[in-house]
Amino acid sequence: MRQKNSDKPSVRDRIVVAALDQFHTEGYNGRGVQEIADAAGVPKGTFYNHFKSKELLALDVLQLYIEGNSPEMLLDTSQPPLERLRAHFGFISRRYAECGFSRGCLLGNFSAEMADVSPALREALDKAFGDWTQGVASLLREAQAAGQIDSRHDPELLARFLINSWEGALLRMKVVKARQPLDDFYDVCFGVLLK
Amino acid sequence: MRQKNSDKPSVRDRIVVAALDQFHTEGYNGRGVQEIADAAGVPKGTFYNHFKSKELLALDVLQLYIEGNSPEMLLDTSQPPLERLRAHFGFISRRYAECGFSRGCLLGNFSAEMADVSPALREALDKAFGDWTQGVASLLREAQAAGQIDSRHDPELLARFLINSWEGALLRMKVVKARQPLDDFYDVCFGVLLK
Amino acid sequence: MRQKNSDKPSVRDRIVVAALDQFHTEGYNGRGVQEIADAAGVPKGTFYNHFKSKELLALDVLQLYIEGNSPEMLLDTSQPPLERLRAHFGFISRRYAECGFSRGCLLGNFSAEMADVSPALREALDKAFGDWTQGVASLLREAQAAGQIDSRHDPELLARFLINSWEGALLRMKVVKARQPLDDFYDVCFGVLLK
Amino acid sequence: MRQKNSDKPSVRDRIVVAALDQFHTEGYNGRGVQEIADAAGVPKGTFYNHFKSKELLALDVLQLYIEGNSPEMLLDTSQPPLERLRAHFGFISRRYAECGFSRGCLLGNFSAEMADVSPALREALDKAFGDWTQGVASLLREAQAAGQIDSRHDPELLARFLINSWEGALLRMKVVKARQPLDDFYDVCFGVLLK
DNA sequence: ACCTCCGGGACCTCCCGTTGGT
DNA sequence: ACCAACGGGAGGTCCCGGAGGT
Repeated sequence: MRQKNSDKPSVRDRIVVAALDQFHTEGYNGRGVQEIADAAGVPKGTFYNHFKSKELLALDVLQLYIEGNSPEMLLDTSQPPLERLRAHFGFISRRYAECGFSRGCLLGNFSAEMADVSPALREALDKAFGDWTQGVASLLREAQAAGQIDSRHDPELLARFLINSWEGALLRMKVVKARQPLDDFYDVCFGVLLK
Repeated sequence: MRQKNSDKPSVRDRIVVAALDQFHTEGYNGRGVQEIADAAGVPKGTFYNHFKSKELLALDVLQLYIEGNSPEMLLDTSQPPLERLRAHFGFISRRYAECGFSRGCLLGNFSAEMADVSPALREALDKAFGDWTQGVASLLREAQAAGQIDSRHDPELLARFLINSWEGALLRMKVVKARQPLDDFYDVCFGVLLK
Repeated sequence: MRQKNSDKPSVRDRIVVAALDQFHTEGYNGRGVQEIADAAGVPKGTFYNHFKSKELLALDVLQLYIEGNSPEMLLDTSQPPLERLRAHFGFISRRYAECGFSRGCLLGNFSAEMADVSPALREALDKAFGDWTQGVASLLREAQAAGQIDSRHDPELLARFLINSWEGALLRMKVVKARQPLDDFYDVCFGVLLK
Repeated sequence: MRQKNSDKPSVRDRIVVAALDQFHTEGYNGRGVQEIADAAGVPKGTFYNHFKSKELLALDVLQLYIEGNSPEMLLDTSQPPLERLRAHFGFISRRYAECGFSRGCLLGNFSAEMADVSPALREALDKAFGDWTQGVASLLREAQAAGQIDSRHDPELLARFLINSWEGALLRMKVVKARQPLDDFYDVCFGVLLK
């Protein structure tokens, strides 16, 4: 029922896609329901047939964003762990590069803008960060087991640190004049942090 | 000249102080001029006698926030560098602890919420991050000269990484249920990153 | 499609009608959106569902005003030209008489109040004056061809002069204590100007 | 007491001069007391030491404007009447030409914008128009006595028509794209209207 | 399911005029 | 006389969500 034949993009999906773009570019408060509906090519009235509120839409947008980052890539054991890690951050890094790193990470943006305003979103963000951290942590555990990185440190703590740094780096990108790729991030991460 | 005897808090200052609190708690868009004026105990009409716009107020708020973090502490050479670093982050960390780490860093929050909406604020944030980074970098340089930390890495790159991580950590705090002090931040920073 | 059965006055039309009245009486700046909405019997929020801005409303108001003056009457060749001219100015004159000539001509009022503030309106006014002038000029050409008036003068120049005088007369009416019908206008126009 | 030694431009005068410029350019509602005070280089508080209200200022501005048009020129009997008339309109025409005819006549502008909002101003405008008309009318009477123009028409009526046309012409100037000097005005006035 | 229209409330901005201290 | 600060009120704009008809 959600998608008749999986061929028509389903009004609802079109809205979520449009909203992801809008929210990512200008923030949750930066765009109104009307503009999102316009961008999706549907009248605003229709919007509320599909979403009880703008806030609930944001939850769906968040999921779509996460899927777009292919988090499953972290768990694909067909590659050695550290290469997977590099591939993962390389993949999402390339997505940010497309827009000149001007949009930050939606997780970070929503955290800053909405966490203390929407409990529902806060919780979703917590879970998203948690899942991501777990993914990286289990990967690091693998790498430790394989002796590729120092085993003294708690992999979960390392993972958290890694992700926090990543979020901080993207946040800073939004502000910096001369944006540059995130190569130094890898340098520090892999050269220093992961032994 | 601004403050007759430094005793009267000068309406203008009261507004900035109130706004810092409001913006830090609920974000720039989370609070209206009316609420800020109420919190400062002045009528809204008065607000615009002191600030041409809400955006311009945000610039002043940003400065006040930065001053509150005593950035000069980083350059106080009466202490050995690494202790100063610890003291610095300890100091601001304690400030966040007061509110249960629920408010994040205003620099990060503003970056996420306003960078692509207010060029003026974006620039001010860029400068703020830049100054902070320079402060930390010069401190790290000292430490390298003193042989306290590994000399292989560019101190500025390290400083940037440190600050990004810090910002990321604070951002995440806004989202996490069970908040805990930032001890692990030091553990990683001092245990791993800085040799 | 705009009006289902031409029976329902369509909120939008009601707003324009109300605004015409308000603008004509007190000027564009003399009445706020709130007052216009009240006069139309709609909540202010509704206003902005129909008009993107007050300025855009003014454009519609201008059109409605022009239509109300039946400019097509000038081109109705079933009457001899000079009688048509008299009929035209007589018709609009009677409209002004209804309010004691206290409101001036909306074209003139808007020109004075808005021309250097709203380019869009300025252009619409230019076109309106141009159309009107063309109408009168072609009528005068007819009259010249029929030998009813002196052929030495450029009909377009005469038309412009006529209309300018008319506007000036109406403007002055707004100021004069003892208002009198515009008979002297005809006297001069027909007695002196048009041979 | 008003002017110490007639050398210092007296704050009050500076305000009126500044306000004339502002009102003429953007209309009465187009500029606030604050802006006028700024333009005059005085703090706003001072403004209200000299004028009880913005409306009262407008009255002074109106007088200054009228004086600037040297209306006494009309009565200077050292020149023959029709040349005086031409000189008079030529003089004020040149003043408008300085700003590309973009500002209209302040009398007309105020009439349109303020007549039905400020009784005081309406009355002042009425008197101003009346004086001006009388000036022109007595000049025309002279010309009639000298046999220079047709004696059949009431000179006051002619004067009124002349001035109305002039006001209308200036009003239209504010709206027209391609502004041209007012030569056609003289052509019609002197060639047609005044025999 | 769609969609036009509605509605109330809030937001930022501004403005005119006053007051109290110098 | 000057002037900084005040203050209430309104201005235009916008936004989220719902109601009613198709």
